Amino acid sequence: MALKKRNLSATEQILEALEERGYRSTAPRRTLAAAIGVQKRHFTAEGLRRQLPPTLGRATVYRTLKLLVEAGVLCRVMLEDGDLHYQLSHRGHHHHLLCVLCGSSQDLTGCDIEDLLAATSARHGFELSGHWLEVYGHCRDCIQNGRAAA
Amino acid sequence: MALKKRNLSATEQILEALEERGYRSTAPRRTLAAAIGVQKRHFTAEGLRRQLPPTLGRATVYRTLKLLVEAGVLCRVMLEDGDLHYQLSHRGHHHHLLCVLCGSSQDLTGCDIEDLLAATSARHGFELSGHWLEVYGHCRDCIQNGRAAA
DNA sequence: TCACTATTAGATACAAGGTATCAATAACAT
DNA sequence: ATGTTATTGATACCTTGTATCTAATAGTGA
Ligand SMILES: [Mn+2]
Ligand SMILES: [Mn+2]
Ligand SMILES: [Zn+2]
Ligand SMILES: [Zn+2]
Repeated sequence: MALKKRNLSATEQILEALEERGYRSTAPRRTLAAAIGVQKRHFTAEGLRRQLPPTLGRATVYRTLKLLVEAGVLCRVMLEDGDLHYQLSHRGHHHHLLCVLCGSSQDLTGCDIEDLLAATSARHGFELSGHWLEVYGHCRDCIQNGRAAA
Repeated sequence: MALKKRNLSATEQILEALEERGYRSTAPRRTLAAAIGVQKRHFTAEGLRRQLPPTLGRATVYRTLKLLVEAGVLCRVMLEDGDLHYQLSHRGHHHHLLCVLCGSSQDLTGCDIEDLLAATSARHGFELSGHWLEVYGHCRDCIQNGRAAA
């Protein structure tokens, strides 16, 4: 669903997602979409704000980020230190491999963790309704470049 | 490791864990240990503070909680709404099944998620160093008592 | 094109949750 | 008992938001 239309830029796709949901196209939202579309990795609300004209209200930044998460355009990424970041989401529900050395993230695929959790929960008499998972470590790049050396 | 000595009360075990690590035994810490030992479920820093004499400084509460997490006596529990709670930890690293209806939590056991994650990460060329997982749903009690009905 | 109305924006104040600083106090090893 | 060091609590401060409100504006349809 989100970001499926590969012929559109990230910025355009963000705006389209808002439009599809009946939100109005405003100058602040266009500015935000452009700023988000340009991010090369996950970012914080305040970090994003620093790249925006200071005339753009703080509340608007937070409001729009929440909107975009609800719309499935952005996903939240919890860093190991508790910092909440955002990044473009390509899928519905999924998880991340977060490199603690370079800060990169990749989506965790080919992992049937949902099934494992469902089965294990059931064994506890527990009916699963949701979960939260982040995985931290060293990415291939950092390992090869020796950044992971002790 | 933490809370293994079953002949001691939770409060005593908390104090002993601090002593073992070379921390001084102070009146504020004894008060805190007693208050924590009495908790029946996970609690927040501010919730705990409300049960404490107001003379006990706020900074002391946060400092001590951090200390106890580092000592492995407490574990952090992230609720679905982002609230950070604490609870006594009986094992090293483990995860929780959190009931979103009654707020109870049980430790997730019999789950080889660590292995699954390690294997999946490796397939991504990723060297796993840590992870964070919380599982939300309805507990057996709530299901049986019909609290889970739509 | 123009007005009408519900959304939206930005200012501002507020709040939760947590940390930095620091002088005063208390533990505890000797 | 004394001296050193860890610890405390007060205070100020910070980050990350949210509530509230008025002004502005997008989108609707006449
Ligand atoms: Mn992702
Ligand atoms: Mn636990
Ligand atoms: Zn890396
Ligand atoms: Zn329950």
